Amino acid sequence: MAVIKKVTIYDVARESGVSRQTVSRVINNRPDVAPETRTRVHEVIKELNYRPNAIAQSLSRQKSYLIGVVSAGLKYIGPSVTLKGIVDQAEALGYGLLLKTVSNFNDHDVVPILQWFQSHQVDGVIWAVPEIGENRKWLDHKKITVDLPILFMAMAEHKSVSIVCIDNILGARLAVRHLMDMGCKHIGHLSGPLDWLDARERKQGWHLTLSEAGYNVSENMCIEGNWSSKSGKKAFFELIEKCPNLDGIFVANDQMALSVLQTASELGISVPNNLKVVGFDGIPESEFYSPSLTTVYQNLEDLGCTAVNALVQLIEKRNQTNYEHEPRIIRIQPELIIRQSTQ
Amino acid sequence: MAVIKKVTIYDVARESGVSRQTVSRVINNRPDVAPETRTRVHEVIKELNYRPNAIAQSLSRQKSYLIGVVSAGLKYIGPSVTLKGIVDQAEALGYGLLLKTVSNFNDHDVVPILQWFQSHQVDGVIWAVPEIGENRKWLDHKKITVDLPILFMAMAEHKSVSIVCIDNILGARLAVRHLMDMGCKHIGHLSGPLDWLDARERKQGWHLTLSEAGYNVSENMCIEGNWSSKSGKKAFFELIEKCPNLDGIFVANDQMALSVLQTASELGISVPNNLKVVGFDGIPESEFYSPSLTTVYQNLEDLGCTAVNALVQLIEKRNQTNYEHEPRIIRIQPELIIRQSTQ
DNA sequence: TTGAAAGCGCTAACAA
DNA sequence: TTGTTAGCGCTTTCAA
Repeated sequence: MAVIKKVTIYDVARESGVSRQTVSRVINNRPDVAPETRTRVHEVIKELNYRPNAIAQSLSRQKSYLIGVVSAGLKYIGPSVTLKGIVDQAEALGYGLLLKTVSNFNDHDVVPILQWFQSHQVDGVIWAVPEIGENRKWLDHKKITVDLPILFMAMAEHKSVSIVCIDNILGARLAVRHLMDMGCKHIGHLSGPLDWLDARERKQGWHLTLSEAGYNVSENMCIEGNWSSKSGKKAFFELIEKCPNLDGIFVANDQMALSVLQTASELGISVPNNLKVVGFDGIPESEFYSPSLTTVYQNLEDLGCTAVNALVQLIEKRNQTNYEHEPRIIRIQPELIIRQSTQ
Repeated sequence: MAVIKKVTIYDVARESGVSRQTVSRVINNRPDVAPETRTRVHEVIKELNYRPNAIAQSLSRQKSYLIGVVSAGLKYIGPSVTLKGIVDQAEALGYGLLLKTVSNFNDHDVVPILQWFQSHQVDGVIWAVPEIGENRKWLDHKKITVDLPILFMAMAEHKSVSIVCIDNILGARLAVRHLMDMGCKHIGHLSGPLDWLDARERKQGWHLTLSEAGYNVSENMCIEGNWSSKSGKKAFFELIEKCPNLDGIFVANDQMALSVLQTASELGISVPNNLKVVGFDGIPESEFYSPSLTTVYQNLEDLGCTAVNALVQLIEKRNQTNYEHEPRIIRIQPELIIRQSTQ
């Protein structure tokens, strides 16, 4: 790897006998440059192996083509896949990514992060942290002195905030309707931790769908897990004890659902004959378990991609004169994948 | 969210009746400022809610406190956990992260990525892409005109390159020795895809350990998977057919190992009685399967953390006068977690 | 201890 | 079509 002396726009200008401004025009593909000049400058650029300094450009333009992303729970697969969607689409649209994480889902020091982003001139921010407990409360603090387009993921409607999220209620409906279609009469729910918005929405979807169809629903038929395999096992034991006549169960994520399948097998409950199980997520393992798991697939990569698109729209709108903030909420539709655990 | 007019160092200087340089000294905690002056400036900073513009600082200092990270396979849990380790440690050391990904493990356009990082003035780069096939070949191209400290993860020794990686051979040794200790006589291996360095090293460790101990080893006792559950199932079928007397198997990752457990159960092979199984990775699910999976745990968060530390050392060394590049290779030691699948 | 001047590398506005 | 002049916001000499 050769050590290269830094080549600036000035060197290029000197070598090609034009002003820096002309070089600037060339690298920015402006129309007002004579073809021969352009060619010559391009040659010199190639010869000197010149690359514009993005930092200097950002400073000068007051625009960085950088997006700030705040992520949480990167050691879980969901947030990671979402991040992948974000990175790829940002790349596609010519934006780079500045990544921050919040370690704890609840207790973030929001302001320093936003200020850090702001001081780095990011053009916008994607807040890819699930809504848990009170972790959106800061939005109401009037003293947040940061002026940046922010796009939120996975949160409840909130005054003048743009959001991209999975339609959890629809997903739950698909799952529960399918169980009803397959003849289940007593459909329970193993929920995620209910301080999570996603968990609450999935539970709500389960409840709505059953009650609208005139089925019997009670709190008794629902039990709370914490997304993990371990909690799934424990919760399933309790649920089956509370409701011995359960013949269908909608589980709020696949990890717990796989755990249910396994526990059921240990208890001698035959799936799908005696119990039908639907998960949520669509993790790869769900396909190869036996029985394979019927699940509600959420396309998290698409979620991330959509978030970037929406944010870039916000950014571009802001650059226009007649800028007015009309918040948007985009819900990504999940889809049901039917496999052995319900057939 | 209030719209805030941009406050610059100049505003602070004016308000506090000093020069910009003095303000600069205060925000950089330089010693040569009179206490009263410092206090006054601090007050004004607070009052105006001033934050230094990181972009301008980077440009002026020729140093950004930013690290470039190239990641691959973010939709898998391993790379994501590693990334988490990187983010956290970078944050701890006061560095921000600029994230790029390569979609395909093999075919990266390396140069544009490095140039992009360089033009953004990153202080160093972590190349968090596993070594697969020929994807390190570009290191030998002398025409790479980028001059940046780079730290590589998961790659074979390479002239004058610093590396942080998992000690796969040690991990494999731990696994195989344990199987020998548990009385296995015919120990097979289900490898990862052998164009991956990690897969090759794990296989090598298996082979070495057995042959050194005077056990019978042949290519026949090894079969190649592609890390996925699906491939694990298929490979296991084939292996058990080739070697019906197998009583122990070291599987190169947990996904495939769990698949082996399940397939064994379907085939009526009792684990651990007739067959003992050891995986590699230490994914959470391995603990809750039944039987729970003995596995070689690799602390990927630690791996990422170590990579950042090593890179920052490289960066700081480079700033010293007597800078000489002495490449380091750091191997993180994995550890064996013994569970039911081998007892 | 402080400030003036120059510059980091680039772009915007204006003039030619 | 091109160049000149001012910045963008900050830091680094160097002088006072």
